[in-house]
Amino acid sequence: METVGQVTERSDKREAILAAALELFAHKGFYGTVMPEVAERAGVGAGTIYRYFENKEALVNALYRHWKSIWLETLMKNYPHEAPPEERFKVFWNRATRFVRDYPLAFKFLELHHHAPYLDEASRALHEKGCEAGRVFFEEAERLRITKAYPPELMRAMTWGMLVGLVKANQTGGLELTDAVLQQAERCCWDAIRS
Amino acid sequence: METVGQVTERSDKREAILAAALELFAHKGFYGTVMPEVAERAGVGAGTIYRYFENKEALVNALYRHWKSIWLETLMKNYPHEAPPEERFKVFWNRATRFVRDYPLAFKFLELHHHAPYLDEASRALHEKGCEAGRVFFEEAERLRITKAYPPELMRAMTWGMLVGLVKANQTGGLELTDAVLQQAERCCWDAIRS
Amino acid sequence: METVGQVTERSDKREAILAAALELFAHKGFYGTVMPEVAERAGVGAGTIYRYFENKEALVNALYRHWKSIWLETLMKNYPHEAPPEERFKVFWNRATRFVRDYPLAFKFLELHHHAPYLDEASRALHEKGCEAGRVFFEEAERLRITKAYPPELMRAMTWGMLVGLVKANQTGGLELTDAVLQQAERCCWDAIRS
Amino acid sequence: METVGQVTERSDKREAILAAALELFAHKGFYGTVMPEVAERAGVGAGTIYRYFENKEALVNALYRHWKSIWLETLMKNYPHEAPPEERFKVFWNRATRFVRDYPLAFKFLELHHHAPYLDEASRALHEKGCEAGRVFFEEAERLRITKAYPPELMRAMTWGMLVGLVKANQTGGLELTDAVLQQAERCCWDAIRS
DNA sequence: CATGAATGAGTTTTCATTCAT
DNA sequence: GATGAATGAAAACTCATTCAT
Repeated sequence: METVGQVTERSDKREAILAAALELFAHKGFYGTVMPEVAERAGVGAGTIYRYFENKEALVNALYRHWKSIWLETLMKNYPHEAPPEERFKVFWNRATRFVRDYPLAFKFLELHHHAPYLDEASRALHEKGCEAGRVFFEEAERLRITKAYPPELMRAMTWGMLVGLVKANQTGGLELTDAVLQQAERCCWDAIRS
Repeated sequence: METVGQVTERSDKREAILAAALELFAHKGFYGTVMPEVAERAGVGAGTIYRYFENKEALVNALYRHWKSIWLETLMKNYPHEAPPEERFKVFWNRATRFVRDYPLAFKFLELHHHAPYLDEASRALHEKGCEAGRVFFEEAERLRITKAYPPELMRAMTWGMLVGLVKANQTGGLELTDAVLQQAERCCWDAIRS
Repeated sequence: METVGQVTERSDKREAILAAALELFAHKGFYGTVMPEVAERAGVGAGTIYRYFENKEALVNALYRHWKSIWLETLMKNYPHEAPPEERFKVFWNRATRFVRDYPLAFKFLELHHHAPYLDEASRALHEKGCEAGRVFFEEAERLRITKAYPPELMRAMTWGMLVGLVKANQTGGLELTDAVLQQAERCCWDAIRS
Repeated sequence: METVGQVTERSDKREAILAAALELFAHKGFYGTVMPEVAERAGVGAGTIYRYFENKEALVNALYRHWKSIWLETLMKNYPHEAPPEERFKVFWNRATRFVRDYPLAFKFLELHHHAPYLDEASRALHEKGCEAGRVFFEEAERLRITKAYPPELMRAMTWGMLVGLVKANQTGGLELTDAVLQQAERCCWDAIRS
């Protein structure tokens, strides 16, 4: 029981640090965030962070991978590979907006750090994997004449851009992400890409 | 001619600092950029920056206002206020993409720094002015049943998001912004918003 | 004992910084003293000073208040308010010269920094409190015809001046502050002010 | 005439620099004063100072010697070496207070810098010369049983201290140096030293 | 294991001095 | 000679990281 307790506590601290880091990195960026503040917000000593993460870069990479994995899993779990593109887009949009609404900070954090110089290869690979999935989708949808016959990367970029635009408008306080708004946004997005 | 030479050289130095700062702030962000690097890239001494800008914050604000003004002017000069929304959208899109293609770094810089805590009131006001113009456009276009009857802020957010998505795809190397691509993007964007 | 040890050591560091700052500020003034030198003389890292004092100004103010408080306490503790002025002057003179002999550097530091632009309100108030006490003494002594019927501020200024003159002569090496000399000085001072 | 004009102008600039430096050094000290401010207040270019003074140290030394010479001349010109000490003291006191009243800033500057590390040998020698004259006076006055049989350096220190105390009280705004006050001060001072 | 005081390398910023005009 | 823009060495201060407790 002691061991369990310790393990739990150990995990708790790691989670607390990741949670604190998420908030600070999302709001102030990597260089704008100072480690003692992460520690304070996590309720641990400054030195404790270094028991769980080798240094600041390792922390941001762990955080990135943590949320990027959740993001990819959210989008991909039980993905209806065989369904028609239109339906698959709906699934994608619903899952993406659900994530965005549940974890707005995590989405902001990911979006802010995608091409940061302090991300390592593994983190970058994870990102590229997601992009690639998007392009594959648009290649197939185009072949089926469902979406416009434009470069897949263009389609992916614009779809992604709309999602990001939505989140930013939400975060600057100008747009509440109600179900109605999310459906309207989906309609816009689909209109943008459908043939 | 000597006088002209002096004046030019003086301007050149300020301009060189702004150009260097643009590149570094766009790539590494505000906190990730160190002043001696700005100086070195500008080809001036470290102290020289402080003859032209009171401190790092003043520099980033001057840079923001500089490019935001050019951006707003690019979009608004001789704007055909009386033309039908569809045509005005074309004008907006063409001007925006021209700016994006001519000054991709400036666009990235602006996009990266909206809402940053080190921007002062004047800089923020300039940004809000642009957003407001967007919303006004969509309000009117909606009244004329040209665009979807959705919240103007949603429409603005998604339009803006597509532009940003385009730029990011371009900068990560996956998408060249040829005339054809830009026209395709315009088509997507218009389809997204039209009723 | 361990706890005591820690507390002591913590206090020791702050104390060491104050001691180093006293010596340097007294000898070289505020602007002539550089923080790394304070750190080195205190035997701590440069950054450590900033754990105890917010900045250089906070350090000089803390130091000023520290010694000014000791000075005021030295003069005022168990002050014989009811004794005749002549005796009270003796008490004042003895206490002042004792302080001057025990802490010559502190006296020099205080004298050098009265009215400095970097002293804050609290520090200045402490100084004014001492001056006021001096004037009150001379007002009363004058009413009793013990001292000259001259402006109290003049009397205070000259008494204070003699003390300062004594310390300066001592510090430039020309005058040792033996008991005999201090008594002679007291005699001079009393002759100067008595009616 | 051109040459004369130039020479005059040259002198004017040097004077202007010395005047500006006096005010700034007296108020803010050596390290607290920055050269461009001296130049601005003198109404000359920053580089111009270096045509007249090799560097900041040379400037402060020139200024010190300038005023110390005037001070010594003021006290010593037509000095009544043969008059009785009491009268000589009167002369000294009157001349000193006249200087103090005419050039309070210069007196403050001299007093502030007497033992500064950036003063060179020549400047220090000038100071020592004045001190020596004071001691000689008290030695003789003591031999004649006019003043107290105390160490001359003590007498000098206290006399000097009273003068400085007077000036400081005046500069902090608490004491106006009217003729009456100066005479009262003289009386105090003489009472302090006379046997 | 956990801590947080301590560190010093690295940052922003200042300023005495130079030198092209 | 006079200037003041330019400089870079040195200042104040910050912060990622360590290590004694």
